[in-house]
Amino acid sequence: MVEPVKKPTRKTDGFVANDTTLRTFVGYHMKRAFNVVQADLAKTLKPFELRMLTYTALVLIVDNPGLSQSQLADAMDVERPNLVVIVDELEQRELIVRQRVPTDRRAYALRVTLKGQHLFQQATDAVTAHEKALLGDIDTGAQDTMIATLIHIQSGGAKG
Amino acid sequence: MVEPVKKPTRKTDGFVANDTTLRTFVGYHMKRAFNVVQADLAKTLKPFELRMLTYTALVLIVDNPGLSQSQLADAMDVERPNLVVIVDELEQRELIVRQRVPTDRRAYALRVTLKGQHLFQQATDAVTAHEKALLGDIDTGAQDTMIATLIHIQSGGAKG
DNA sequence: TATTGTTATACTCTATAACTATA
DNA sequence: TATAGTTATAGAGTATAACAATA
Repeated sequence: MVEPVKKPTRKTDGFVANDTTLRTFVGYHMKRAFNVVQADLAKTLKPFELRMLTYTALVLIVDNPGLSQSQLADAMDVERPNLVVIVDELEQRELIVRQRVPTDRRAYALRVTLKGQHLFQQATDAVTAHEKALLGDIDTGAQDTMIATLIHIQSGGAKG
Repeated sequence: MVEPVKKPTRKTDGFVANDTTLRTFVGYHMKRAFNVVQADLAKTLKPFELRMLTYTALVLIVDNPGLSQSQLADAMDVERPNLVVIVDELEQRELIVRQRVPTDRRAYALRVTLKGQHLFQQATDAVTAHEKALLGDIDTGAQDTMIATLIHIQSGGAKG
């Protein structure tokens, strides 16, 4: 059975903030919801010794074999210098390999190993189950609308 | 006129990641969307010398005059030690005051000053306008559904 | 010249333990 | 004994500049 993350025990009384202004403050709700999802995700990935960043990188390499570190950084919205340590970690654990590209010897082509493929499958099964449990009692249509809207925001923020 | 954040210039080719696995990975979409909103927010708040954390604290103190630091930390989902520096900053800028509570001399009651009230109003006008611009071309019903779902996730993650 | 990957570095946000003063 | 606020500290995540190798 999958069990959702439980909120840490707060010793404060049952204070509920007045949300007059917060009501329309989208960033606030996004941050709080992301905190919950991120905490659940961290707990789910811990047995596999993966963090959100390393898991996301692994997913992208599995689904896009041969992509470069620049492309991966772009897809992950992470600066290239910060991606180096992530790729280092996955490589040291022999989950992926860096292959020199013959046609452009500056770049690396990233690919999963068999070991990486197996870990990816196990971790993805766990993540899928946990997210399902986390969103379980939310209307499917609302879930789809939320995801579509989140994706829309990403492109919307770009076209400035 | 309000102008949305523009994506930093990426020199990578038009690589678009295959989203086979990512499609159902809610945390991924939440993080990317939050990145966009957070970047827009940071830019919006910069003229007021506020960050998301200090702005959120200011909002909560305005809407909940007299609340304690513990209650504020709870409402903001921030550990109490981390809140101290946030309250320090607002107090040093004379946007809020710490008032000793006569009935419980351990606690502080937090209240905005007139200066804080003015800055809150200006910042909130700017944030509201920017978020409106950011979500402008998204269907109003979808926006409401997303926010409701984000709020639902917060309580859903707690009931474990 | 420009780009890939890299190093170094700094800054923000977050998390925990332990202290003080009050209750 | 427990709580409010605090200090110190360590860990993530993020952002920028500058470098070597290659294009």
